Amino acid sequence: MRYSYQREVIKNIVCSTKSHPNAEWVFCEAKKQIENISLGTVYRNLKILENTGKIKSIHDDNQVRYDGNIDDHHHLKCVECGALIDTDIQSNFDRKKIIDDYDFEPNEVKFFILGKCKKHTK
Amino acid sequence: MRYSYQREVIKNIVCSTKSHPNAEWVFCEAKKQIENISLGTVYRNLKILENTGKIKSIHDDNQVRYDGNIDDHHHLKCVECGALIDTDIQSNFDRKKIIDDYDFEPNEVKFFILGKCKKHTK
DNA sequence: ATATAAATAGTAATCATTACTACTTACAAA
DNA sequence: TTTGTAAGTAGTAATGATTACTATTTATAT
Ligand SMILES: [Mn+2]
Ligand SMILES: [Mn+2]
Ligand SMILES: [Zn+2]
Ligand SMILES: [Zn+2]
Repeated sequence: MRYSYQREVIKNIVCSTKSHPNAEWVFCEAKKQIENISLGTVYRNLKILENTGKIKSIHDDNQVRYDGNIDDHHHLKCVECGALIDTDIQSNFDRKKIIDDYDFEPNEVKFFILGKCKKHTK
Repeated sequence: MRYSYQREVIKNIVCSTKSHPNAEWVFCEAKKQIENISLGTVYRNLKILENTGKIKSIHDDNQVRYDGNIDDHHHLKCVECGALIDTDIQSNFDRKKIIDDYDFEPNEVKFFILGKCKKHTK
């Protein structure tokens, strides 16, 4: 993989925020540093960074958001403002029950908890 | 809400399969019964059926799939063939911990278990 | 029967994302 | 150091899922 300044900038943007941004937001931030960067470059590099394990992607409704926190973790999602909040909450499911009851080989659990973040408590 | 034959057909299609189909599949099925039904009609009625609690929607990657099973339940998702399988597996998370640790008011959990369904076991 | 607002078919538009293409650049070898 | 070359980029076109628009049809209340 050849060095690319654009990719470095994109990686730093994603890894220095906890906001789980989408491609458009990353693009806007990147433009502050590289005036003529292309949106296609942002999408391509986000995918490369994901495939090389530098960042993660989160499918949120019909958009993809990116996460610089590559530790195994799940999220709280605020239904009011869309915020995604990192948690260390663990998922514990009965692996044997899944295999026995559903003849299904489980590998990974994805979950998020919907609710309201502190911004919306009066 | 006025009666609509199109809506009845769409509802019956979604409610008589466990495949969690997307709009396109529902459209193709509906055309077998109503030759000139419009894709827009399918999308509009799927939304109406969802809003009136007759069906549920599931955001799967960047597509919406529909579910005639409106009981509270979660899914196993096969990473090989994309199948979604209903389960009665419960999600138990520590509500108090979420409120205390994250100042977040949890309301609902969405989770699915990724893995391989029986079709892919040799 | 008639009026009328809701629903439809058919089509255009939107939004997120991906594909294409001519140009640029990192970097390896001469 | 130049130079060759394939990887990467900018800019733009295309795609796929979904939504919006509009003229026409239809359910249903009077
Ligand atoms: Mn995160
Ligand atoms: Mn289901
Ligand atoms: Zn919030
Ligand atoms: Zn499968």
